[in-house]
Amino acid sequence: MGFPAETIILGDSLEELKKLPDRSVDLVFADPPYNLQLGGDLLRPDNSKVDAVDDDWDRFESFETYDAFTKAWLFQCRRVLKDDGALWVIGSYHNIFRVGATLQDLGFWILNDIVWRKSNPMPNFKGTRFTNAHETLIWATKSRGGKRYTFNYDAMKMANDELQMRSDWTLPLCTGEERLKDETGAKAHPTQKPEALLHRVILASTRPGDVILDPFFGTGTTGAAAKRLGRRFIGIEREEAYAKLARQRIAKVIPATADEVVITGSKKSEPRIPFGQIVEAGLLRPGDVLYDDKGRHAARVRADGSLVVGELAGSIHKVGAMVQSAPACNGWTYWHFKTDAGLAPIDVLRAKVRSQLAA
Amino acid sequence: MGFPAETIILGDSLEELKKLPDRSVDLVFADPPYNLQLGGDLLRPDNSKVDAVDDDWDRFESFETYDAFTKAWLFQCRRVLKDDGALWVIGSYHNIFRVGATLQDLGFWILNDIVWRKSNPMPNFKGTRFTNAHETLIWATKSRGGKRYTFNYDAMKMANDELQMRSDWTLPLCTGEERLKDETGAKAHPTQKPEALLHRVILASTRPGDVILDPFFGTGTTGAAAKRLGRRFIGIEREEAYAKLARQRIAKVIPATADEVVITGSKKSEPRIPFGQIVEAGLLRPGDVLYDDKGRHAARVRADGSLVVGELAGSIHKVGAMVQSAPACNGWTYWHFKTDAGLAPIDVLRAKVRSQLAA
DNA sequence: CTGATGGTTGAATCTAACA
DNA sequence: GTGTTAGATTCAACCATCA
Repeated sequence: MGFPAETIILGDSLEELKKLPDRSVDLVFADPPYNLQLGGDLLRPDNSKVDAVDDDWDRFESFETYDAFTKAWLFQCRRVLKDDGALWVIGSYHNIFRVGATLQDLGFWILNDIVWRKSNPMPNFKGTRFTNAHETLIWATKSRGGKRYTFNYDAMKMANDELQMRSDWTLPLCTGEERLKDETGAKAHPTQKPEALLHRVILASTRPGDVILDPFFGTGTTGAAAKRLGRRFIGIEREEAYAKLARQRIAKVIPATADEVVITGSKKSEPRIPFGQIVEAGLLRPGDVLYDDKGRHAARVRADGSLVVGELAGSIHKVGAMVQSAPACNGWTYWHFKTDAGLAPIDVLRAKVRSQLAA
Repeated sequence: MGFPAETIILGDSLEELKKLPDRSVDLVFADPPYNLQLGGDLLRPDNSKVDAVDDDWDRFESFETYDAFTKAWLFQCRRVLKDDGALWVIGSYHNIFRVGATLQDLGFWILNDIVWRKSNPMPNFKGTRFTNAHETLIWATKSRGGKRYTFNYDAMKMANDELQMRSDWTLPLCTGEERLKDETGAKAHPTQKPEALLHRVILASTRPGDVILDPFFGTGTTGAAAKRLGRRFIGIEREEAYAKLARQRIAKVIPATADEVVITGSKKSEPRIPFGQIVEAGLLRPGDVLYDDKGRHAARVRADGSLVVGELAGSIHKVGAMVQSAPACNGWTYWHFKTDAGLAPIDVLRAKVRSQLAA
């Protein structure tokens, strides 16, 4: 809990991960080297050379070496994660299958795989394959059936025009102003991710003030998005040049204030109002009759907030389930009371009590 | 080369694969068990039960067992493939990482991973994850830099409105008339794939007359698509009931003549842009204020794309309607942001994101 | 015949707080 | 730990029925 808002560590990912305490971070976002095996130079149809990933940090001798590397950093991430924490990894077909299998072997529990559909991918110049137009992210918890992970379902739904957010996200590549350049004007980092991608990841799976760890920090996209959304971050980066660019970039980011990072909350987080309180407040009287939406069933309200239908008695939920012979029922939306304008769900009475409590 | 046009073998996949000669088939398409690990029953909000995959063939004791199974059948497929042949496997996040890693371990060379985006997936009923809206296919050759594999680049480009076919394919689930039913009218097979998916796979990566092997034949989607497109097929299926249905189904298929191979066009529609994506893209920031055209109402933007006016919160459309006490409102034209030249409707920001996505 | 309405369904690792 | 209970939760297609 004691981490400052911003931490950038210069050093080897694995070595620095080992120095972090157990169960100390809320989220890991990792964009590890892809283990690309590109033979020779790739030429466009006009014979210009494609600026592909050929940095030293992206070369591994074999799958065994890559697997050992993957297992080592994932193991440390799992140790460092809080029990209710989660991890994201992004990759392409070159490495994501190995990363995913290693995750599972280490006990991580996959929640979703997410497809980042690139709206403007690089074409396949030679016409030998399908345009490689997506990358894959894996979202996983520390273990199966562990403590509750953070998923801001309602915020995601709100961000998607009130439809559930799906596992395929269409976002443009990081280009233009956002793409960091070096002194010569060339792109500073070969695989800089768009901030919009991190925005969605962070908004979906963290809360304000959470600590986000990025063991392959690069030019700090995770840090920039975290700062913008009022989250803390720890970034580990081996290359001094990248770390420097990240520091400069993040310094320019204006952090959100506490009230700016408030998002649509879930109903589950609202204070619980027992049905008896509706009766206590006089919004319904003992003896009043409730109906389902079509008026097929009628139930009588008792002074203690229980309902009676013939021989059946119990909570609004239990009686609702029993009259339908259903395994469960949300009594708040199932039962209705008579108004001048017709039947209205008793949930509006709950909302009335809640707003009185808030005032 | 001597295979007949249609072969359906009743038996265990691995045992029957072992009986096939070396280097005898042009393409393998495999839809192996996904090794889903489901808990108890899943109920929809209307209390109806989801018909889950609970068949014996999808139960494995552990990842080790599943990996051994995967390695065994993939090894045989590789032996049976011609040197210029290729293999496709379909799976979900439950198994695809293990399949992909095993492929690579056996020496297969991945050409693409393909995302099947489902236009009508099952929602996530409990609001606990992102809607699982896709499955993944892997396309691989026998080995790196081997003999030239078949890729009908121009046919794919033609099928995609003269644009290179991308690695993400949007196709509906197999439902309606196409979905095979048993005597009781229930679905005959829990995981029948759409023929359109196989159509594209076969059209992309085989030539007329090629031999296509499907070691998990099920109700014969691969056979039906192969026959329709003038390719030969070998299907291996353990369940007599499935094999029988496959035979009946394929008997009804009318093979296309060489010059009438149907190419499925792809419908392109303007992408829907949720308001949340405007915030993700950084065109508006959390805390920014929007106004109606006369500046009578002001609303604050939140990070998830919801708006806040006083106690009211919700989507741009809902909040717009509420402040006007109107039944509905188009938030895109109602809300404006401040620019140097005065107020501008947020619809111009949507246009900007659209053009980024189209670029 | 047409359009509106209601019911069904799909490879799903699908609750959380409290006693 | 475990058991109980409150109460939250769905999208696009296809099909049958009926006005």
